[in-house]
Amino acid sequence: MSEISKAYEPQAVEEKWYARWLEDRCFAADPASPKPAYSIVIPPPNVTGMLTLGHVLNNTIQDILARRARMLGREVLWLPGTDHAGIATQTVVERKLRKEEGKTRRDLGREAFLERVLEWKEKHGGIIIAQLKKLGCTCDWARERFTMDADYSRQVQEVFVKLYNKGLIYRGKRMVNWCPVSLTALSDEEVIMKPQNGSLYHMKYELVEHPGQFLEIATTRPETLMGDTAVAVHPHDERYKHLIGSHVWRPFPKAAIPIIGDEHIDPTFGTGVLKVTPAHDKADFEIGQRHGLEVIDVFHPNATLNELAGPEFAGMDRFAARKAAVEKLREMGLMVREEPYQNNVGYSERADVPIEPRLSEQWFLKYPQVDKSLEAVNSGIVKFRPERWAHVYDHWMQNIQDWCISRQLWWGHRIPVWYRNDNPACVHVDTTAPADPENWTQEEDVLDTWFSSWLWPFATMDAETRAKFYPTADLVTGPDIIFFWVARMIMAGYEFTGQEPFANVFFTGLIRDMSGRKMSKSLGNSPDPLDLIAKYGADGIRFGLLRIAPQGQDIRFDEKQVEEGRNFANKLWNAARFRQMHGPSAPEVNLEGLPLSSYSLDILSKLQALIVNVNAAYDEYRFNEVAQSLYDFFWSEYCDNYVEAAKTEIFSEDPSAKASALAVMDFVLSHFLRLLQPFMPHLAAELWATFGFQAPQHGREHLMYAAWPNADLLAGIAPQRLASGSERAASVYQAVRLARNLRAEVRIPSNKKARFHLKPQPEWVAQESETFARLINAESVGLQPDYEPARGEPGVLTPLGELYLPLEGLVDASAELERIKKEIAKVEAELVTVRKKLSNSNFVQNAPAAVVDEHRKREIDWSEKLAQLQKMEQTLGA
RNA sequence: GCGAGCUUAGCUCAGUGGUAGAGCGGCAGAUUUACAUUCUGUUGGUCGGGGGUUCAAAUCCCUCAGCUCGCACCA
Repeated sequence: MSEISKAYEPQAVEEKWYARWLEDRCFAADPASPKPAYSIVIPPPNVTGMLTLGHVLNNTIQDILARRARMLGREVLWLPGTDHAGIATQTVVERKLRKEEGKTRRDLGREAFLERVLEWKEKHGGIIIAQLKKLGCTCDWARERFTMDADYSRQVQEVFVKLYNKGLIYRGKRMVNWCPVSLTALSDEEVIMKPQNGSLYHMKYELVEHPGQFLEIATTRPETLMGDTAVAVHPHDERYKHLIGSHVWRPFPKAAIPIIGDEHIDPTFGTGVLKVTPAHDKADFEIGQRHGLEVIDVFHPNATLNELAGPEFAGMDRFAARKAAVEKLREMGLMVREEPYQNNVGYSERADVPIEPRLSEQWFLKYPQVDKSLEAVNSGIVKFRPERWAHVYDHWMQNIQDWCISRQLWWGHRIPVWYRNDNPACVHVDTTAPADPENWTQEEDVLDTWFSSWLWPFATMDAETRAKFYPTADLVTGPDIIFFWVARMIMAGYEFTGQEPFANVFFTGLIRDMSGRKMSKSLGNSPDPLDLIAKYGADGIRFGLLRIAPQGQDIRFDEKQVEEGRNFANKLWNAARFRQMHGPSAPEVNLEGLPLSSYSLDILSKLQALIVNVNAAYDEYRFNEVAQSLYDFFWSEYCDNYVEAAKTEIFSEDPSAKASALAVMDFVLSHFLRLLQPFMPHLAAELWATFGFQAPQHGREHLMYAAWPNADLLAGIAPQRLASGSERAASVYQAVRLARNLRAEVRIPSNKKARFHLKPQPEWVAQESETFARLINAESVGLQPDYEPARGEPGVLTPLGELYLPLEGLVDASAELERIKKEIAKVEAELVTVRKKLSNSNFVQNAPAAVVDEHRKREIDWSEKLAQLQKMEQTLGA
């Protein structure tokens, strides 16, 4: 190892280890294992998708959970796979077809088109899976599933048939959200409301019964007026109620349409008169139903106008028609005015165009198990983290609407329904076609992709796997798919397995760019994670991202953070190099009977505290806290403090002292690498192997199967021994900080040896003075209990005693005095604060005894310090 | 309109009742034999405003403001 580069080079190491893990089948889950099960199903990414930073965050968390569970002795299943992403994938292939061959899918026909989609899938389908492997994910790849697998498809159809037979699935002509680009219905969840700057047009319709009199109407959509079949007013509206029952002229195509009264109308909005277009607005449709109005659809499916709109509009796009209709109204003298107006318009999530409310024949699902699913989250059977997302879930579940599950696409699960040719009302609903297929026609529509993904936690498992691993333990996903996926999975779990699909749902934050914008392809503000992996290593990006990913808060991504992850990896690498340079490591260390320095006792205590902290953080899914604890411990405690202090022993003439320090390093490193493994698996494995540490505790040789460190690992060392070691070490480290500061104040460069004098305070100072001297780069530290500093000699009060830095020649006594005075002022301020508290009888009476005692101790400490500082001040010649 | 979250150092963020923290940046110094992807020192905050509860508030409550995000929606 010492011949290897001074800097850690992750690429080769990461590839090597991933290949070895695969070769040794480290990720395989065994349903026959006697070990307790731990399982996660991956949120299936789109089969043709590419890895985003969101995926990196999400899957790293899953990997961390899976890796830790293995070390805790669980039989782990992390089940991977992809979904077929109906609209997204079909759209991509259609676009390609149009661009390269000038054809539509209908030119090819259903079967030939689906072959093209499959070709596309074969070509691009493996990419994201390969990318997850680069990240180090320990999915059981042999179990990779796809929502269009034959077996999975069969289960989707079975579920459809079951729900149909229960009467929960029905077909009906309803108003749905229609995407005029994808030419399919969408569920309510796939529609995004966006504010639009448009106009509110005031126009007037002539009263049929009172020629020459007009009714003024405000609308944002004049292009639909050709489909108006009524105008409506509030039944109690004094301005208009006398007109109810009479008629107005629809200007074009000219027709008399009734004036009706309906409670839905808000008299305070616009003119208080609503044009009613039942074919093109959800609310209007309902009004139409209540009043038995005619429904006139003036649009083609692609949102161009049809013949019913009149010959001059037929074939015109809806937005061109808006202008044309306004122009025509103007010509007819019916346009009163146009005012700027902002309203919300529903957009198709995928195609990003305004959806059209459209009346069409669709399949709907009345959600099953709603009450039970609500209760599961409310009672904590399924625990949401952070808990606040339970409110969002609750609200949606309480206001749940039937789910439009049919899509007018070809790429997806075709609905298992056949209509009899001679009588379409007669249907055959089954997972198999009718025995006389020539007499039947299968439903053209396919199912919403989410209608397959909601079965994911169990439809991906065979019976044996299910018996061992279902329900799963944790689900890790984004809060943006609570409705799309999480809620539906809970309902499906209860409906089809009788069990909740998972015990915990951990919602990650969204990753944003530095200006707080969501990362998206169109904005181009999303860095390619593969580039980052190439630059910083998978371990670097994993650690860097997790360290700044607080529980459920959005994350502002900065490449700097990944750089820090890489730097941390390098720090570990070099700490390991340092250890390797001083001899081979022991595969296992026994601390008992070992002479241990104060610093060793201290770092061991800190290691123990680290394990406790890390476990507590894991219990609450606080991954950033785990990462931060690991970082602080290793960089500050181990490298900055311990390794530097231990150099006294490492370079000493006493072989037993050296052996002790090296053994402690081995002990700390072997435990630390285990704690680190879930976050930085490749580097941890590499170093583990380099050191030759043993790991067979759970039956496999790899670090990832080593036992998770036990928090009582120091049981063999007396607690008071640990405590006194830590106390000494803390005093020395504190004194070192003060001494270095003193050096800097008097401008002695950090590489220049300096001579110090110390009036030792604790009786043990002599035993630590060598290390102290090393840490402050002292030529010598003279221990002189009755040292009398020269007038104006710079000094500082440390936990080890008064420390002086005699300087030959020029010393600015007044500057030195100034420094001490500043210090005194600080201490006095602290004393004022603490004394104020202690003199408050309410505080002394009401505060817990421990807090009061602590303040009393604080007062004594500050007082002593003040006394000494004042003495130093006097010496300086105040 | 309803709901949620956020507001702490120049920047990104930890910190949920008991002495305000980290990283980065800035500034100063150092190639001290593991590491310049480094080390040492240092600068920097009346914890968004106001009010309240409490012996004690960044932390709990109320209120206001700003910024995000859901849900609903008047044409």
